[in-house]
Amino acid sequence: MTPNYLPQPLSIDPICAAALRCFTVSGFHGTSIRQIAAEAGLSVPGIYHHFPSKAAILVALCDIAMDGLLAASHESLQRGTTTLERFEHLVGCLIQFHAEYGDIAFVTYSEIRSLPEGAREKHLEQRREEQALVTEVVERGVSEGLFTTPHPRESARAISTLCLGVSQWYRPSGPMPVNELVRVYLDICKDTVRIVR
Amino acid sequence: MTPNYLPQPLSIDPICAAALRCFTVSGFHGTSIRQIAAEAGLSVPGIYHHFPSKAAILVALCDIAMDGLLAASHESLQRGTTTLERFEHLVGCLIQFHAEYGDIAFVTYSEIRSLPEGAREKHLEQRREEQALVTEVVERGVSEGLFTTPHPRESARAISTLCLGVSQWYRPSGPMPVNELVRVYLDICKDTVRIVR
Amino acid sequence: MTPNYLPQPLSIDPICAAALRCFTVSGFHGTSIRQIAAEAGLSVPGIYHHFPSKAAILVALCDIAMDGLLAASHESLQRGTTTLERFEHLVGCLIQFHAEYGDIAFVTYSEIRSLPEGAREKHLEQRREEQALVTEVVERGVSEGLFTTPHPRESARAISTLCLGVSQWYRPSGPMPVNELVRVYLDICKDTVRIVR
Amino acid sequence: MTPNYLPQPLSIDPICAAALRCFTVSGFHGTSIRQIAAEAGLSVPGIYHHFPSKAAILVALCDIAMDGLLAASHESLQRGTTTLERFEHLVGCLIQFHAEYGDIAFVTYSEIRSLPEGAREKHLEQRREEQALVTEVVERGVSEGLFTTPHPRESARAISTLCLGVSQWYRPSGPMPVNELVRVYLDICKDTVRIVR
DNA sequence: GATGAATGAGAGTTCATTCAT
DNA sequence: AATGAATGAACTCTCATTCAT
Repeated sequence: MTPNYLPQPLSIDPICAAALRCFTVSGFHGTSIRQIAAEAGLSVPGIYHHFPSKAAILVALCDIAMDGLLAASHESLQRGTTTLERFEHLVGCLIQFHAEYGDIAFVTYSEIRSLPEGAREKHLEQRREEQALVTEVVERGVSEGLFTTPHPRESARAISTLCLGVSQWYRPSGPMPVNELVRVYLDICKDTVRIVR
Repeated sequence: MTPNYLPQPLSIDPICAAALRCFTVSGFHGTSIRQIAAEAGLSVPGIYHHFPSKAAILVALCDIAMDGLLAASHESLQRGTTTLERFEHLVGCLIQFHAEYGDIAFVTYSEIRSLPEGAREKHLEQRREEQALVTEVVERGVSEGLFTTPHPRESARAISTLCLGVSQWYRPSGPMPVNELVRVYLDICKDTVRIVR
Repeated sequence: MTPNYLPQPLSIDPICAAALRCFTVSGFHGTSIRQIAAEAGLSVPGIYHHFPSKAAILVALCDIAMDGLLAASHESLQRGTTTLERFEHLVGCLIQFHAEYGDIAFVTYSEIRSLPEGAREKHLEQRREEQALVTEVVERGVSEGLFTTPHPRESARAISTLCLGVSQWYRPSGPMPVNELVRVYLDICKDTVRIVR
Repeated sequence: MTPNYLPQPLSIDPICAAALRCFTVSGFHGTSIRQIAAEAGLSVPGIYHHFPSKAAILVALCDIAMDGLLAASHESLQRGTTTLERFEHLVGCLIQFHAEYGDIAFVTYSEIRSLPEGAREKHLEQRREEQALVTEVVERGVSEGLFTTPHPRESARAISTLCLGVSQWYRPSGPMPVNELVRVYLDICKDTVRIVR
């Protein structure tokens, strides 16, 4: 049985939640403030009372997603003592996050270029930090002889790519429960590092 | 040495090429017809002389990409006689395509929801066809005992995800030549199906 | 030494004072209630607690200015017994007022068309009353042979124009003290009526 | 008989003319692009086809006014040989300009603060140039003993103020023809410099 | 084949104002 | 007396698109 890597759910305020639904369907540039307001059950100035601009809502969403993912990732690494355990916890966390928060993870990823200047850099830095966690544990596993992949950095990137991909096709309400998805995808991720079984 | 799976390059007319550059930077909804016209060195009505609408340019781009990918994929499968060869050629082709045509592949994928009704369905059908080629060869490999993955469909999807991912980070002008990328990523893809070595 | 024609200063409450500073910089239509509130150190509803509308603040400012000017003008006329004295006191008062209260005088004059219907008429009537005081003393001076201008009405208007103009360039903090300004401009105003020296 | 100092009328394109009518009534900030468009018989984007912004229309108006006034002023000075003639021609020109183009002269003056940064400085520089013409001829008259005012700079400013004032009350369609206005106001302006008669 | 001029619709944003607290 | 939250209306400006030339 896989642990729950997301004990406390992401806290998304109603306006961000409404915007998230809109962005998921039409993208940031394809969504108007009026649509967000309607989805949130507010008037247009009602939105502006809480956020100074449309871009600020996107920034808030990206912050929620990356802060949540980074926090959960760091916590998940604490759960293990051996490198193998730490690898499994980190990747399991990544999978669960993208399975349960596929919409915000997807929007966050696909709208990086829509972020305003400063926020974009910060966001990219957070992504590099997340990627570094994966790369680090993979490389440690290789140096410890646990993993035999000749391409540790590429495998680490492949793992991130695969987990991110989950957010684009997986639906928790579908036939495969999250638990099983984590098991299956953890299997595949272990394959990419050629774990010694 | 890996073969060249894309003997004839994609033919992209100047307007589509200009639009592609714009869409890559700002997305479909974030790009205006005026920007495309400027990028193409034409006037706005000059664009409309060749395309009936902005969406039609996107449709053309998606057609170019998917027609090219499907044609190359089918051809690549012809190159092999054994299932293993066919698998390697197909995946190699996928990798090369997303490496060399990363921009159009990325735009095409990320703007599916911006496609007009009818074109979207056709496009999704083409993507299903492409995915079916991968799934088919993986499942055949499993039934022949070449691959030992317990999750053939998930592995097949993972392969598609990984190849698509190439379009988002790989640059042919970077340190890794296409040939090497194909080798490395083919390795990783083979790992996900647990090829019997 | 010229007398002080404004023994009691205009009483401008803090909100009007804040609005005045804003209107001076950006004009009535170019100033928002939020700017006035910020300038006054209040919240927006805090403004509405004291004034029913943005226009009402402008009306209050115009009233302060015209009531003050008319009162000072009438008082100044009382100071003289001969027509020449009365002329000098009235014009001196006009000059001093526009020198010391240039900002409110300028805003009041330049925003006449921004006044709501009823208030505008009242304000224009007050301006006519002020102009009548000047015209009257000039015409009396002509009929008494003190002034020899062949255009008494035009001279009277020119005097008003010149005094109003003071509010647009004169700064009490500049090199010329109010006293000297009054002397110089009184000289010029006397020239326009061709006083018999 | 006074000469015509404005042989060629100001050339104001239809959009600027429409904007001028609107600004005259409601001011720059009190006028919307929609009102200008309606007044010009165009749609809103029709305006933007010719001007990049509302402010740009104001800039164009200010340029038309100041370029026209400066050109006419320089030409008028050429008409005279003696300082007295040059003084009379310059002031006559100023009066005629503000009488015939009162609306654009008034708007231009009253909306200086609505001009965008760069244009405002240029405009103020043009105003300084115009004022310098007046100051110069007055001071020359004083040094030649033609004028006896003890305050040449203040008189020069008073002349500008009086001429500007013309734009705010004079209507060519009213009882006083332009010719007569020029005669009367030239008289008054000569008074302010204490011309030796 | 190309363009200057034009437009209805809609974008993001701000306005003056209100009201429950 | 004061405010956080809200809104209808209007703002400037840009959109994709059309058409006479």
